[in-house]
Amino acid sequence: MSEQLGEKPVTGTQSIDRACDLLIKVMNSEDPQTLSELVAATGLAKGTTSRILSALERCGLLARSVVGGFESGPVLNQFAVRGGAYTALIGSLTPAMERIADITHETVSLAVTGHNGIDNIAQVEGSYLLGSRNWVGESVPAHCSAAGKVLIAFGGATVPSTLALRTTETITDFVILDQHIRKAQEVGYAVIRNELEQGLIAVAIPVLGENGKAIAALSVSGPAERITLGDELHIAQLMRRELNQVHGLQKEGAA
Amino acid sequence: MSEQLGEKPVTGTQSIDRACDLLIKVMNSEDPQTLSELVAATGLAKGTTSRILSALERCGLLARSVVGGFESGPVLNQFAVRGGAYTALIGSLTPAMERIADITHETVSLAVTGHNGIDNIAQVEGSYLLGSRNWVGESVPAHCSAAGKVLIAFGGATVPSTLALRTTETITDFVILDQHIRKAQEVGYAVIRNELEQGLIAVAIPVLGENGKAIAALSVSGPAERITLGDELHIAQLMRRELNQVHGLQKEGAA
DNA sequence: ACATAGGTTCCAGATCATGAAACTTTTTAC
DNA sequence: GTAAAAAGTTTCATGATCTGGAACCTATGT
Repeated sequence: MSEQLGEKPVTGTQSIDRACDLLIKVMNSEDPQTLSELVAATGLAKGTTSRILSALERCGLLARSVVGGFESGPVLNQFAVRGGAYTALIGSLTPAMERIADITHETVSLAVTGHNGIDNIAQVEGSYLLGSRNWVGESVPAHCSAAGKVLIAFGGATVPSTLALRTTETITDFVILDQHIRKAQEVGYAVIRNELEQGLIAVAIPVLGENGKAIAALSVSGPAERITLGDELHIAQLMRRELNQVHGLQKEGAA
Repeated sequence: MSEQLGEKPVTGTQSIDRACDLLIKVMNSEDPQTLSELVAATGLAKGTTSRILSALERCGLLARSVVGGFESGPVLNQFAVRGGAYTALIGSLTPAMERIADITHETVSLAVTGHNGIDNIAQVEGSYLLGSRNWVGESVPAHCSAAGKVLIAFGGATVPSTLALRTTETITDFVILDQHIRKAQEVGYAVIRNELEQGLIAVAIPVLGENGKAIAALSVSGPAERITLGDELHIAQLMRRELNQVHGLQKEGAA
């Protein structure tokens, strides 16, 4: 919860940490990453980087692109077509998300706690032309997203160690953030107004697992012109109502 | 092409190799894998295994399941929802696969060369009740699949070092396999009859990339009762015709 | 309360990864 | 077409890093 200064001197895995770092850098890059680029990005020695990347390639996690550079390998790509661990959750919530989008005409998103922020894992578009673009696969900071706030409030995420500024209205004070979290615990939903991006409003409710903690967050987002202060509660109630119709969440959600 | 005995004493990456091995074992398991199971499976020391798994968890590649044991972590799951490198290829070929399934009523599959065999990455079901089950995400040996033969024939895969037996009709002789490969190169398609599973027939054609080599294989499969010797050519021609209608394969396929 | 299994931490020791430089291959420039 | 530069791989002596056994936790069940 507060390891901002408690640097733990983890030891015994230097090479593995380096390999993971390289692997993740390649996985999260749109284009193939060349050895030189990765050397520059990590600061490792050229020989070391080459050796590690070759090992990752040898076991199929990475592959060399035909245009040069490293990209995700067959093992990762095959894992992706299988769908990963979120498929069950996404599948069970998609119908509810579609109904919510039908009623509100706004974009409905599903997010979980990721390794470095809140990960958007599914999205259903509303009918309005002006709406959120598709951000499935992207991450946002927990403190300036409705999903993040609600995940923190219901035990599904922890407060970030630093509250990065995104707009003039982003919460950068831990005390104020805590007030928002408590409010969310009280009313059962969280809101952001201009805190992630100017003009963007979002309302989120938690998706609770069998242990009572949030395993995901369901949210509706749209422009400030359409989602007024008075709409927040109604949207939250609508989401809660639709979510309650979803059966077997415990089992599938726990995965 | 023939490294069946040319064991290269790769060195300098022992811990990374072990970490990859553990990571892939967990990724390819349906259920969470406990430390003990992984210790038994790899033969590593308990402490070593624990340390490596903790490192993989720390960087988000693995996570601890709520029911105990390790499962794929947020970084991998987020990668999966983004779709991986095969999405462009699958997207561009799905319409053609659907037309082929409509016409033949048989199951149509798309496969690529994986790290350990031929990986099935997409499938469109035919209308027959008796047909191939969904094997997206699974791998088959190259020498006893139509997709594998055609990938070998067109430079997209290499001959396996050992020809594992699957049925009484599986090709286990490199010379005979070579004849099949040459035949495929000549006629432009490959066939299996009972070589992967008794009663299963499949016909495959290569999907060629911009360098002229196969980047994937398209196949139609069904029971021997329905797909006779005389059908093979027609199915191959149908697939080729539909595939030719797909534009921009070079660009998307090269990814 | 005890016992057992499953998991983590510790530590001395030597194996293993390291990085600088040499070497090879590919690309660019002229 | 040749030269030069850039990119990538391999080598090798060195010591920092990983190892594995044992001790130490901590749940779970009896």
